Amino acid sequence: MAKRITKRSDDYSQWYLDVVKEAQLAEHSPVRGSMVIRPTGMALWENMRNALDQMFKDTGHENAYFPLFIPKSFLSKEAQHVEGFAKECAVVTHSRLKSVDGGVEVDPDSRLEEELIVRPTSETIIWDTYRNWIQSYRDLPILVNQWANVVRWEMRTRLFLRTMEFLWQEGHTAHATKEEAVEETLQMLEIYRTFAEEFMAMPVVTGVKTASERFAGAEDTYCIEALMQDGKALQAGTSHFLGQNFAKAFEVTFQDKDGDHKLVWATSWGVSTRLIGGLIMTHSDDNGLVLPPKLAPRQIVIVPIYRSDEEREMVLAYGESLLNELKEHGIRAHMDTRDTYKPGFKFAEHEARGIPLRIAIGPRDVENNKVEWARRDTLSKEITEREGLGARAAELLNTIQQDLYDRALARRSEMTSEVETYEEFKEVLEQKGGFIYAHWDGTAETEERIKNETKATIRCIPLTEATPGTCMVTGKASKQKVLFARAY
RNA sequence: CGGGGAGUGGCGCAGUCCGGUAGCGCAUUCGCUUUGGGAGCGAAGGGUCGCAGGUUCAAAUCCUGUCUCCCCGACCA
Repeated sequence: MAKRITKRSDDYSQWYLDVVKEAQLAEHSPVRGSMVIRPTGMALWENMRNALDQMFKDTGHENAYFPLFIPKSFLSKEAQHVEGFAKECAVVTHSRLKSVDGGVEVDPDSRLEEELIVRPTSETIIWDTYRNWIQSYRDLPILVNQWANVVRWEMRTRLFLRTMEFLWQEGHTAHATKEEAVEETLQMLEIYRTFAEEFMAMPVVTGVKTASERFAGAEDTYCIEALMQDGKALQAGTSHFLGQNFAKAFEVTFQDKDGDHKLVWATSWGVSTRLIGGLIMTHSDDNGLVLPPKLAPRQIVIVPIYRSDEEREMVLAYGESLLNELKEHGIRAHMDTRDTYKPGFKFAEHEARGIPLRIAIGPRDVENNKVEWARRDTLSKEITEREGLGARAAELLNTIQQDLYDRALARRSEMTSEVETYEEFKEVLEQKGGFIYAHWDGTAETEERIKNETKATIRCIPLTEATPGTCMVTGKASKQKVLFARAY
């Protein structure tokens, strides 16, 4: 049977869509730009969520839940913020339908006095709430996160990478001092970096956004930027130092030890289901999805092979014992006992779905007390003794996790360039793509010019040692090289 | 939101130009044979042709509107 997945070299966008579909992660819904996340995709998101949630809890954060609907007036309280989101808000204007010969229509009598906005992000309603929670320095800090869905009315959508409704977490913290808020912002950035690298096996560059790429309402936006296989960058997470902007807009003050009333300092930070898109485009190949073991809903699948009923019974019993041992080692293992598919079909299917390790067992293996392992990432096979199965499995999963990261890092290094002149910059961008470090004079004008002329944007100003130089475009002074790329 | 392409059983497509009452492959169901890399043969089921109007004796096909998807652009996590 023909491959169902378009080759990356033929059409990268189509390949991405094919992988999402064949791995059964998600599909389009009847509503424009909105997706159905299928059980496999949701299980993957849940694993990401659980890991992140634990990291948040370990750093003193608590979960809460704020409403989906935000009064329209709240959005207009912070000027920058409104401007950033005004163009992509879903608005609820009515509260009722009425039946009209066989169908329904909006009941004009049910018009809301004040329209409700479906949250594009929750800063406004949260800060309106925090005003009541905060009186004294003793009430600070407030370290709250919420797991929620948000809606942004996007013009152009792609599964996971940009959908009108998506799942995410948004952390919102309030602090007595600027230093503490900045520290929180950077701490969460570091958590995102750790998560991306250790769980997703996806190397990222941490940095701060330029003014034009900054979150609406933030003083500083920090980010993690990853590089996809096709040489385009993906913003994978953001952490914002909000200064006192929302405190001012929502009049959130506290009485400090010295008796003075002061405005609180704020942060917010988030990652979304977009991470799944990043995960796909970091590791997957022409056979389908490749998942890092730490996040894979199923880490190992056992495929039994048999002819007769006697063989079936024997092989399945052997498989059960393997399954039990794997589970005792805390491994998420599954045996594919479906009787109506041939092993070859199962191999291909589990590969498309990205299960990191496959164990195939047949009558020969049962007789010789062996197992055949197949790694999803390298597509390599080996046969070992059954003895020590659990330990071997754990070791292989660790190796795969590490190898995925190493390969992604090597690819990124290979796809990262450093240039001195604008000519060189344009050439590298056209020929090779990827991350490009170059000097920039720090002005929005130059940034805009580069973007218009090359479609490359400044992904971030990296948080590394700054070596001064001169701007590749204007020749003016530059504090340090910044990271450019074409981006998703 | 602008430009281009596309919507026909679950999936992929032909049929549309030139109107005549829907077909192919895969998948599904049943039977038999199979099973170490996407099984074979036989039989069966399944579609108001995205949706809504219009033209016509007759519409998948022509006209108008509308929704959704893909690609490119502007905007954005």
